Amino acid sequence: MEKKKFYITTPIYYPSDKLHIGHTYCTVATDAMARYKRLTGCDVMFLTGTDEHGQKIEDKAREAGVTPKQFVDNIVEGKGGILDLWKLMNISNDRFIRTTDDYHVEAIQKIFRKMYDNGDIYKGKYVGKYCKPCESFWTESQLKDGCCPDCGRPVVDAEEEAYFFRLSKYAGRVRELLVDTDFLQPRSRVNEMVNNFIDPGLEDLCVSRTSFTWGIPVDFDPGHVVYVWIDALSNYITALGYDNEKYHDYEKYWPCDVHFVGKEIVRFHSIIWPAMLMSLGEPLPKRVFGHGWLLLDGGKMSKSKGNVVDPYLLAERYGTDALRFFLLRSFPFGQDGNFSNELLIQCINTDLANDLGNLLSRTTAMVEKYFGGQLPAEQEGTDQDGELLVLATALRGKYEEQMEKFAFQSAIAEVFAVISRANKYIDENAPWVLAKDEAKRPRLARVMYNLLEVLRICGTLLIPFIPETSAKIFNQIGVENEDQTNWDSAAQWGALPAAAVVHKGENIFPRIDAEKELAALDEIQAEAHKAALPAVELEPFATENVPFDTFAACDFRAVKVKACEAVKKSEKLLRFTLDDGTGTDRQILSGIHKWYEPEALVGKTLVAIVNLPPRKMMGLDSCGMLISAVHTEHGEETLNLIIVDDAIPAGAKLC
RNA sequence: GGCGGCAUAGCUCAGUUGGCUAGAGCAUGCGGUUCAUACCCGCAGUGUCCCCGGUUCGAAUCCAGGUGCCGCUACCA
Repeated sequence: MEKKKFYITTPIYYPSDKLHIGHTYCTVATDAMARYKRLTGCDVMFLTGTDEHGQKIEDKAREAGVTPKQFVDNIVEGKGGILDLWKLMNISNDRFIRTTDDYHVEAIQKIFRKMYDNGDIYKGKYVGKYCKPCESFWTESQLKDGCCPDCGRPVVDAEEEAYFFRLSKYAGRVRELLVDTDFLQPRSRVNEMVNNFIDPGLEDLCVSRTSFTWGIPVDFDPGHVVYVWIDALSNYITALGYDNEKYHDYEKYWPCDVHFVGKEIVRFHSIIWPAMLMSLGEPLPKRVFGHGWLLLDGGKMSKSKGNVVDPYLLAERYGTDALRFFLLRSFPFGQDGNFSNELLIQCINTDLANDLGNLLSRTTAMVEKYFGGQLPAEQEGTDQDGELLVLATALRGKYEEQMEKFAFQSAIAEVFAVISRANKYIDENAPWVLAKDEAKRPRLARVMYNLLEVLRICGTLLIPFIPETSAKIFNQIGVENEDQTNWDSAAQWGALPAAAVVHKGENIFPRIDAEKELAALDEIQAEAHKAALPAVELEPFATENVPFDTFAACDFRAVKVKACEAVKKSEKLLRFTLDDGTGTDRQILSGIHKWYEPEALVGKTLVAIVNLPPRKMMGLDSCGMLISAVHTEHGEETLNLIIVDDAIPAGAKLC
């Protein structure tokens, strides 16, 4: 019989920096799913990779004084890079795609042309928003807090010639896909997508750029490069050989069984990606699962906060399996989880050391001590064994039910319920009492055998999570071949030969001295934090000169704050009433509440540019802009208003 | 502001279609055990189920309103 196919992917990660625990979480989850499917006998294709083009990488490379390709090569393949991290985490991906791979580049050009030829990509122009430092165009909806989503700086109106994808054409079909099917999970993400993006009206999507060159060229229009959407999302099919000759299993594995993605990119995978495939006339993936984030102190992990957790450090300190296990055991996959070092250590100590590790340790120790490592054939079971047997043989079914829902946490909990029951079984049967009576040796042997069987079954079902540890367990309890640790055997009692050779090995998970370790971790992380963040970061300097006239046309004036108040229902805006020397009050809105309380500014003399066109914000007119000095300090954005000597009269011109 | 989510033991969270005398794990206290990694087993708790109304024989669960947190989105020209 032909094996059932299973194709699963992680997102392709952006190698502009080292990856953190959040990327690791997603990849480990995908790996566990892939290993689980292999265990059940599926023919699995597990894909991960990197998304290597774009402005940001071009910039980073320039700063580092290397070519973009050299830059990404280092992060992907270099020491301590992404490939190293996946090796360390024991990731079993079958393929690794880089969007700079030749075959991918060729395929993207074909895909782009196909969509152009069928009319879904057209050349247009838009009045968009332009971020000067980044030299990037954005649509209104791409802006983050009204600023450039890449660098967070203000943007200005501008025009660019570009190619567009007719996303709007597919809005109806995508809406049906989300609302009427289980395509997007968890279900709670559906409303968010429909209400926020589809129902307000989907704009066509800009899919090319002329403002940078580090991308895949549009082969029929020099100067344009393919922008992220088509380039990155298509990786899921080009890696199977779609429109290229490198691989030949698109027919075999597509459509994908599930894309695991972080909730921040659910939008691209649940709206843009299906629309692209509709345009290409290809089948849609069966499911997109948006997993939660690992939070730190209740907030988002981010480089700018400097609270990024380093998976290398944790894996090296506690072991790959311990970290893998912790990530999937502690957090429900669809929701956010609160990461903490305390939780990590507690999880390792209670589940892995005390429950599982100790069960293996005491069992193997007793088989050695009482039977020299090999149980006799003569064994005596009793009714007392029934409950344990039933529980252990029923485990696979419960576990499977949870795994099929991607409920890793629950699947693991099922396994540990059995491990717990086995520890209790030891107490109930008190082997150390049986051992004192020669007549009870057959009974003692049976008790020990039952424990070995529980370890074999649990070890088997834990393979997806802690593969190295499972192998160690099998080794210690005398498993001889894979027939004793495959999917079928996980629901069979008695697969382990009675005469298996057992030996007590090293403790699989040493207990951790929590207090000592927490102190050590705090110290290491505090230092890493300091080292990672430059004390002061400056905005890049402008590379082009502006004509003197442009400068001279800007009317900067000293202004005095007559009144200042927070704008109601706005987190950021302050409303200034200013004396600009004309005798008429001037109103300016400024998004600086984060740095200043309004009362503190009344009476101050500030600097403003006064001949900008008025702009409405929160329904109020802002006539000009207050000038501030901005920089980044230890990763934190810092802003200081330019406050000048009060001796300067209102309206004094700056030149 | 728009949309969505969440609020349950000291902590992290389960609680399906209303039937609960509200649960689990961790932490705490007490007892047992000695095979084992100071481990394991047992027992013991404690709750305005965020607040206020309503529907109902019956509400943690359903409805209306409120409060607080979070996310996305808009507003920081």
